[in-house]
Amino acid sequence: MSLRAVLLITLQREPGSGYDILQRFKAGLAHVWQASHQQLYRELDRMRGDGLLACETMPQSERPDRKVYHLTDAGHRALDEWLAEPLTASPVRQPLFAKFFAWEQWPADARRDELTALQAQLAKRLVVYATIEKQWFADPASLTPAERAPWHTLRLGKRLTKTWLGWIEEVLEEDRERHVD
Amino acid sequence: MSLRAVLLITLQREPGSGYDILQRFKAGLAHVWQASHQQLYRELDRMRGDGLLACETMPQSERPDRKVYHLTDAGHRALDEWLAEPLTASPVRQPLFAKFFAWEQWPADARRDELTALQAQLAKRLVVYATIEKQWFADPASLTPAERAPWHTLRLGKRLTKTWLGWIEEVLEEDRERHVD
DNA sequence: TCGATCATGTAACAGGTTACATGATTTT
DNA sequence: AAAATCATGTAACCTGTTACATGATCGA
Repeated sequence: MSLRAVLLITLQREPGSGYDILQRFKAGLAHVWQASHQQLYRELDRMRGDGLLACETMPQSERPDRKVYHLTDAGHRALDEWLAEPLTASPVRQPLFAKFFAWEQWPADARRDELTALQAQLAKRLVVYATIEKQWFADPASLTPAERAPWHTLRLGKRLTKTWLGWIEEVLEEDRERHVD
Repeated sequence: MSLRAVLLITLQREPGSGYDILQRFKAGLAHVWQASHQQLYRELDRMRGDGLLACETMPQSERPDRKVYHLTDAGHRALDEWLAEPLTASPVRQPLFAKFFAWEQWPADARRDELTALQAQLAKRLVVYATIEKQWFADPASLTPAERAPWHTLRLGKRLTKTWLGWIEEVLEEDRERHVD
């Protein structure tokens, strides 16, 4: 249900095509949701079939038609229901943590590569966050409550990322020390 | 593949049945992995079919037989391969963040309920972490490197949970202030 | 000319959830 | 007497990934 709900939220803010939504997932919603284009097109079509969305086909010269989706009344109702009911806790799945349980057997260079690669990914993530922040939340003090709420999610994303980075640095440091001594 | 890898790791440390693994997922591996019993039984059977595991059936009087699984040579090799190759980044999926993008429309009491329920879950999680720490990592200074590694994962789990809790507190506080003023 | 961007999809498969099913033993 | 624990599974379904497919335009 969550992908549906995310689509309802973003299409309610602004109607758009599958491709548009894909761009939003890469930009302003990067810390909220990601999905492949295949998944989007399939789900949008199903939601139209279920009466939650309607779409207008915009013919374009020399390009495939854009299908611009927007919420129907049923879509609005479905969104309201989803908002009102609490989320269930998401299950824990940390393959990286599992590797730590085989520390002796995990090749030392693979350990370092894994952690430095993760470091690089997280650093890139922080850059994405900074870009979003600059574009949408340049002046936090002057945000309305409705604008302030999504800004909070960015802040948490940043903090969690920094928590990870601090931890990786410590683990790498400890690993280095043991190999130098 | 990750569930397979997690099963290989835990069964390498100590052979066990599907039911045993389920208990590990609730106790010492609570911050690493969770899966339903249905998924476990299916996957263990498939892994046996693929030659990664072998099992001995232990008949028990008046109870269903226990099937105790252990790694085959192929299982050990598969685990080594998995350890050597780096993980791919896991996709972002935060349904809670999505709700924040519909802040105005999200009923105020639902907001508070959602966040306090999450608070309670996270607090419970910290208790679980503390229990694991007490049982397995009572004296961090005297741990061997192999024991120290899984201890690190617990530390990160704790820090991330506290980061979440701090953020929730701030958001709740801000929400309260606006309604009092 | 090569790769990126725009714009959509189909099909097969893998991974995860929910519902249903059984049945004895132990604890409250 | 009811609920939790021990111990296993099947079947249907939903969600997400990977591979394949098309075809024009635009910038390097």
